[in-house]
Amino acid sequence: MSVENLEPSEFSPRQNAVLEQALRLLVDGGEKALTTSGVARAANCSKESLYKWFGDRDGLLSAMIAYQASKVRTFERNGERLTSASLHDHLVIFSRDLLEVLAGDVSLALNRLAIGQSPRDGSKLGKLLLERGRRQIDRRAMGLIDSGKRAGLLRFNDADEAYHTLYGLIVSDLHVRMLLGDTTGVTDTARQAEKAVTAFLRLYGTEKALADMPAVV
Amino acid sequence: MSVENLEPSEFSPRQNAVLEQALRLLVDGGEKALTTSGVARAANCSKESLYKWFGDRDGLLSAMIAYQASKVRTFERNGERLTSASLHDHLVIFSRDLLEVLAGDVSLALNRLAIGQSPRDGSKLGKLLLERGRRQIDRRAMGLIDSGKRAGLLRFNDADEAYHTLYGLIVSDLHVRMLLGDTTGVTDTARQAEKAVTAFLRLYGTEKALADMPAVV
DNA sequence: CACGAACCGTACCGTACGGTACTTATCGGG
DNA sequence: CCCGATAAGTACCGTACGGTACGGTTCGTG
Repeated sequence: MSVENLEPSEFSPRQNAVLEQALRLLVDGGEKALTTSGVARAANCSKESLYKWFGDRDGLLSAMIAYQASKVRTFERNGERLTSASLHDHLVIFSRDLLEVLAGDVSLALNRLAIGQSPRDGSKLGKLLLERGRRQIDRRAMGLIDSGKRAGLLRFNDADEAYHTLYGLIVSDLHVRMLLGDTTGVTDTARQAEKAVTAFLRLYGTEKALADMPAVV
Repeated sequence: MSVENLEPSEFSPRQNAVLEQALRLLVDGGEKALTTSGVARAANCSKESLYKWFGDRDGLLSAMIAYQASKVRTFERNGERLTSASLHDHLVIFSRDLLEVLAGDVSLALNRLAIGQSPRDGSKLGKLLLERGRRQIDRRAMGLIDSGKRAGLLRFNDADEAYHTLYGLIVSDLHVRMLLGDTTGVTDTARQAEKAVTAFLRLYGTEKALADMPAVV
């Protein structure tokens, strides 16, 4: 949550407050509700300051993404030796965290914004969102499955491919459905996380990891 | 919007031509390029006709989705008895078709449109897109894996869950990445389809289906 | 206290869009 | 040949947005 990154408070506290209000407007009104006048009004600042701080509207959008990414920090894995059970648990926790993040109001709103903007800005916001928002969670997962391999619990050649498989098992089409506004399917994330991890371990787990797994249904 | 009937040429040829031009504008210009004046100009029709035919802008967008969905038809599976090899092949073909559809210009543009619209229209377009665009391909896949089960090649309790697993294995985060404008990852769809099917069969295939499968890497 | 920088609030400008009204032209049927 | 319907083309209106300019106010500093 604090300042762990290279940008020591990329924006001033006042600017952060403005960005917070802008995110709030975006979340409960969509992109169309995110007007420069609206942001200025909601944040009690002048449009002139908005343009001085962020350049133009696109700069404001980029700043919102950067700001939100700076808030979502995922703790680094410690170097403990993984057991079959602890790997399973860490994977389940990761899965639930991932689903929780993707289903979050602000995440969905920003993804919608970037997707809607991508045709006309050359995917600038989209790239920013992928790099700033996903790198953290990607690294966490990669570290986890690498540890699993070193502990002899997982077996794969391409870690990236294994991770993408895990990601697909967890998320399936849920993310796109949520982006489209469909709310069915967010029923039981805990169960879905468990299912995904079970399948992942059946695909990439060694005998050692599968020792205490439940039998195939 | 008139009767929502079962699509025997829902629109007149003239209207289809207009919708075609509208899709074209949307594909290579994004939503912002899709103005009523622009559509009228591109299709050599008057704005008045546009509003008479489609009601308002939202009606035009809905009509575009309906029109595009009516174009994408997927042949029904025939009732042939599945063998291990033919199930595998059908699954691979399905996977490639799915990836091809999702990566299509028009599909991406319409998904972006519906996602951008979803916050302010109550996901009307999103629901339309999911129902009209996905039902066909969902039914095809469900029929396939049901046949696989009846042939003793697949084993599962919940067909829907099995299908979602297959979907996740095939698509992973590729769809969202493409929607965000990321072009990395569309490198080798054939290989990705093969990998997904292999994993799916290892998860849900019976011994009979796995007989001629390659060994675990 | 005085000065200047930062900033708020607001008024303003140009533009572009959604939607409507009106005029003209094409065309099939009596 | 005329008539009504359909639709093209255009002009128009209200609105709302992005961006800019300006007067008034706060506040830190010498």
